[in-house]
Amino acid sequence: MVKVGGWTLPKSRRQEPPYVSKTQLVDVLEQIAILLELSGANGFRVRAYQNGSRTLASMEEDLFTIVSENRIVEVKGIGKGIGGLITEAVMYGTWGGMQSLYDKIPPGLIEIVGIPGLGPKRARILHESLGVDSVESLKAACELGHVSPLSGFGEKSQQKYLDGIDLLRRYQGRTRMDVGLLYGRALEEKISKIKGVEKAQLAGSARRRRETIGDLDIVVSSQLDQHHEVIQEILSLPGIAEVKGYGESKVSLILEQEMLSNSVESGSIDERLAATLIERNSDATIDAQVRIVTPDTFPFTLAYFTGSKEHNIRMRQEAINRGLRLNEFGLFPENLAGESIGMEAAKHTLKCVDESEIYKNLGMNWVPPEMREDMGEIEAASFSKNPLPELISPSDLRGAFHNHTVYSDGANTLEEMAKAAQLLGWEYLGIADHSETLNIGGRQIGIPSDNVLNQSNEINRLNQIWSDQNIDFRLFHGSECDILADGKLDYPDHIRKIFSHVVGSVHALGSWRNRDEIENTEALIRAIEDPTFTILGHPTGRILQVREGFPIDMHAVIRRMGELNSEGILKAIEINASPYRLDLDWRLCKFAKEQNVPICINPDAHDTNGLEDVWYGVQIARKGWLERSDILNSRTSSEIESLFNH
DNA sequence: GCCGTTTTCGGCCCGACTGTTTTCAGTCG
Repeated sequence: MVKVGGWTLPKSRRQEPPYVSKTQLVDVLEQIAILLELSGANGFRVRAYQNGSRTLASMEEDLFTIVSENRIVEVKGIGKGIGGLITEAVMYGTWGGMQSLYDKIPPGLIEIVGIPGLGPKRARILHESLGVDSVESLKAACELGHVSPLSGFGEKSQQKYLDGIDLLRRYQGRTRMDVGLLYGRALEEKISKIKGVEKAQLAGSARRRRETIGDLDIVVSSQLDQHHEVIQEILSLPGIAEVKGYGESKVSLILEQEMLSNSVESGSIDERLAATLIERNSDATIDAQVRIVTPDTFPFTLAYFTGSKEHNIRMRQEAINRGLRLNEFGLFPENLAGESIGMEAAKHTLKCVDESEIYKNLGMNWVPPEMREDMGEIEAASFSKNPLPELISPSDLRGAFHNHTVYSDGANTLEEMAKAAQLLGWEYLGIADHSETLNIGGRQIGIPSDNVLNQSNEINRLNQIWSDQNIDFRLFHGSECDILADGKLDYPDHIRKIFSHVVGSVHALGSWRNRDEIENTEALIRAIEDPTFTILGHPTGRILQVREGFPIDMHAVIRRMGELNSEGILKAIEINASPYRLDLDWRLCKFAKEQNVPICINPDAHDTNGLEDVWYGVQIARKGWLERSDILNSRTSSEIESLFNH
């Protein structure tokens, strides 16, 4: 992840190669792209670094191995230039001429580019002609009226930057999936009710279920003669903080909290979330782009604005390969498209009543939106290749294994949690309260060794009652057991053996974040190899938009887990479904599946409502190509029992 | 900077909107 502010090139503390990890290189390449852009470099060169970063991030093989064997330039998207940079960094820990690029660009310029309507080119002009090097100096320059006389700028730009600086303080950039979807659904619903609107559908990163959402995209279908009125109605909706602009086919808005009032189904998970947000009275905002098109054009526009950008580029390429041209208005035979553009050209499009017909015309099956990230879905969707996966759905889950009760830091009792799970239609619920070492602020949170048997007895008693009443439900008694800094598990062996399953999690992040990737990876693998270890909980410890996880080579961890599974020893990995975590990252799910590591979608619920968070985990699993058979908690109660006892 | 079954140069996805111009560049998605 790229942070705004003073960037520095990583300096290794290691005495031998690899001096730099893959994760570090992913960040550096992304930073170089931004710095190059600000220094006025060729846009395609910038793209090359962005692609390089992306390629590296999704590369599964061990980077050091590839570099040592001089195979890095064989990776598609990495050539002589970037390959050389990577090799030098990994083998020698040095960065060639890159330091001068880092020195050249003031950190404040990076922040300025976050202001709406101010891109790298204008930032560079402001820097060179006025010495602007921070948000503060830009503000001063605008207030003194120094910006508007510049060629290419004007009064309006100057005022827009001042407004933008104000907005920057309220707008945090991206929004968590749960909050973004809440706003998105509210806007979608309000627009749907406008007279003349045939359909309004959320597109963009929200429809693709990214863990965080940049801005909302909504595609609206309406007859051409209604467009003007529909746009006027949209502009007058409640909950709009600002209209950034609008034309004949598009409205650009900034939404605020009022958008959420009277728009969520009562008793739903959304209602509780909306209540929390309103209670906090957060003045955070979210951007929304609304496009209004005719019903014939709708599928093309929906597909286009669902993205991702990378997926779209591949789709266009597929179209070109077939002598076609694809854009948000249609799919055109090259000879018919001619010179006309936009709505005019739309007359010549091949008719497609929905997205699946667009894919069909390109020789592909319809790709679920979650998978549209150019992570292999184009190949999988092509008729000749392996079929697309049948993605997991929330109703496939029969329970979950990582949940808390009043025994540790949960708000509800065993019985209350069980009842809530039964209401969700689940067959079982795995309890995994914290282990004894965990304390927060000096207060012990975890269950002391001498209380573990009490919990065990209570669970046995409840299970007996349900069994006597012929109720098909049971609790599994697990533990969320701390993985200590040295890779040992909390509790003595004989205590850990009481549990049906052990969710091993790192909580004391301090020492893990101060160590390098290699030491952390070794420690984590040591923990996983413990015979009582069953499920790796929130694998990196990240909290979205708050803190990054500790450095770890997750590919190496998953590979080791795969080896153990092939020896018949169950080692599963969790998708922590809390919208604050969504960890395991979706980018690693497919790899885990390929290595035969079962995935467990766990809500990490601390109260009865928290169980519903599995919905977010399922979205991430779908994004990671997972099917029902890949998910541990889609198995039946008896299957689980025999897996745990094995 | 990367890429190549029209390979070592000349492409690289494409259109709307804005504010600045007087025909277009920059920004955004």
